[in-house]
Amino acid sequence: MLDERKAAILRAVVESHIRTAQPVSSSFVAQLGDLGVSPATVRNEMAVLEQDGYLFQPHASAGRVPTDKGYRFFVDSLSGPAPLAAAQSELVRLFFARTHGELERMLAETSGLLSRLTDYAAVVVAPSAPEPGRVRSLQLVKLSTHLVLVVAVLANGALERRPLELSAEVSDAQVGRAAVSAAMSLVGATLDKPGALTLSGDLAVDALAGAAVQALLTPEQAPGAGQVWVGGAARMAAAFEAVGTIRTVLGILEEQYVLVTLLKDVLDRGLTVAIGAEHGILPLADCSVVVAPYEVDGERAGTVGVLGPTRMHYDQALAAVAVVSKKLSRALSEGGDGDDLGDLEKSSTGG
Amino acid sequence: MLDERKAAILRAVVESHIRTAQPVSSSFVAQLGDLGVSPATVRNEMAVLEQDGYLFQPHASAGRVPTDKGYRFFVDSLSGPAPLAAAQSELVRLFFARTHGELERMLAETSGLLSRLTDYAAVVVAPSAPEPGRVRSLQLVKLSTHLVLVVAVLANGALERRPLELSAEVSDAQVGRAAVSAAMSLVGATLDKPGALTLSGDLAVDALAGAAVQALLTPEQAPGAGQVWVGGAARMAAAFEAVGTIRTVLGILEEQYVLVTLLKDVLDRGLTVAIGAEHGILPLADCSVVVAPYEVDGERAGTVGVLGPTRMHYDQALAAVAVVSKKLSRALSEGGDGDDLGDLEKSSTGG
DNA sequence: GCTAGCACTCGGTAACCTTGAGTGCCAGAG
DNA sequence: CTCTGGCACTCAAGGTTACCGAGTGCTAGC
Repeated sequence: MLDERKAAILRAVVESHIRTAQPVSSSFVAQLGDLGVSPATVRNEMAVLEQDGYLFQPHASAGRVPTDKGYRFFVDSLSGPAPLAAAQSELVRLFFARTHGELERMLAETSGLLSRLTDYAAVVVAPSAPEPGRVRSLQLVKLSTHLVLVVAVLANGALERRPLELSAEVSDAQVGRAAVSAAMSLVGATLDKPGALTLSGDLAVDALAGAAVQALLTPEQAPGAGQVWVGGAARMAAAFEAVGTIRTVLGILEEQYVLVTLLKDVLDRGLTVAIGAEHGILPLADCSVVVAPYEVDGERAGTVGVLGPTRMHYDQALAAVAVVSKKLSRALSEGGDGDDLGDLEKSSTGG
Repeated sequence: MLDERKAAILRAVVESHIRTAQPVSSSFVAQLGDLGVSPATVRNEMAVLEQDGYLFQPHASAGRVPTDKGYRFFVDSLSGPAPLAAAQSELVRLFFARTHGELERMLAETSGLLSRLTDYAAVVVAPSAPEPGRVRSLQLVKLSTHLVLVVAVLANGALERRPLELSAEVSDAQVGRAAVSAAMSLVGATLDKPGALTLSGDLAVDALAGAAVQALLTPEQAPGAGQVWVGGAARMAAAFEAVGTIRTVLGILEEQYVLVTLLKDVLDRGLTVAIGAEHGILPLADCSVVVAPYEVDGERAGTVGVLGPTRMHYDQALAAVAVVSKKLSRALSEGGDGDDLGDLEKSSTGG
């Protein structure tokens, strides 16, 4: 579709524009020396590239700027994510060695890490369902006469908690027995497949135990809401010039629902990178998104992503997102956190 | 110090500048009609106010703009926070009726609420120490051979969790006995005054129990760090024009440590409002901060605050911060959440 | 002590010009 | 047929000038 010289010119334009944010002139490309042709020849090729929709000229006497289509070609032709710099690998390694358990804090801090790695804004979406890990321990705590708290510890150390409002008063002893009963039903089982409840005969106890089990089975979040952590909004602001753009992007970054949908959409369409208007969120037409799912015990659970300007460093962003999602998957899965980042570094030397 | 007419003029200038962000002219103030004097007179007064440091003239042919000192006078002379609009009171009421337990989420969402109330950025600082509420329940969960999780439920429904790395392997039975022992020491007591540990004779058990108690007594966060939630950074961006300002402020909003120190400093100096350079954080010289502490069981625990431009709506911000901190105090204290906002609305009709 | 009047200041805007980067195209060379 | 040097053309950016008008400070008079 694009002969080798056109492709090389397009790549040069994209790379230069990513670095400088300026339109790229024919003479600049020619002087790179990779082609050995004169600016005039580059100009002719550029004219064709513009007709084909890969480049675009802000005004008659300006250089060329890549279009979304141009970026798309560039990204598709990347040989793979760039390798992380040694210092960055170290950062990731340390981070996951230090951050233990406690799902929420881990995800929140992951967004910070990813943002620091890429220098763009990072988005982390929590697992949509309470991860159906095995239940290690279950407890009922009576807070007041009509309020009981269900606390479960899952195999990966995550906590699940549900408040239960009771219509009738229960005694401490009843709460205790219900706790035993609910624990027998759930401990060892996964949250999606509870064991049967052994009835005690005391209606209040059985009702409470049932309610506790039921509460744990119910996902905490409103469906589709999912929790989102955004890290490094300030870094995002540094990537844009226009105050209007900063405001809109900042606004979107606070709209959890939009963010979740955005990342989910991109993933569902099988993409890793959505460039400019590709993701369909108009106010974000100047932004690209790089996403990767992470898994918990082999099942796709949540998403990490990076949001930056269309002219982002795709190779680096791809690498960072890949590494973080992989490490996160391990940290959240039952095995705990493997600390072998080595294979990732090796497998990605292509870029 | 300021005769009544000067004060009125100063107030008029401040109020107008808060609304319009423009320098205020003498004729504008005169035409308000509150004074019944001509622009020339206002001009003379303004000249004095400028000499005294309350006003400042961006350039010779411009109107006057309040200085930090001018704002300070204005804030000090406020009769009190403005009453919340009915719709806003309703918002607050609903919010606290809906948001139950779960400290972290509650604080995070509170920052969103406060930001929506004020249209500025809101900051919520978590209780610096794990609030020394009474311990309702304590549990040890063995996650793997060398990892035990301590989970405590406090009287207000908050969860505390600490991972314990063990040097030696322990059996399930030992964990169980240690749990009982630690629970006896802590349940009923407050986290700052544990009961004595009853020794069992089994060294491993006693060590584990002791470690569990100790871990709970140790505040989770690095000292001074405290957790921070920032809500509505986008709203903050809307309040400023210059892209540079937006970037710096955004940057600061992500520096948890600076934020915590800032709010703490302001509170420690007995202030509710810090205007412009008063708080001493140079990059935030264009910003003011309105803060209020919230309490847990009568003890000052954390801080809520609003960060906006120097020309913020102080009366509204004061009102919002006051109401939110009061409601938050109640929601976090043992009694649970009172839903009587009425007294607050009444007591603040002065503004 | 207040006010009307007036000269003065100075930021903002528009009109205009110049500059130079970059293009498109053409004619000629390889 | 492809590439290149040359040249005319375009147009954003920056600088200059002029003008306008909002707003002030000052002074003289009520």
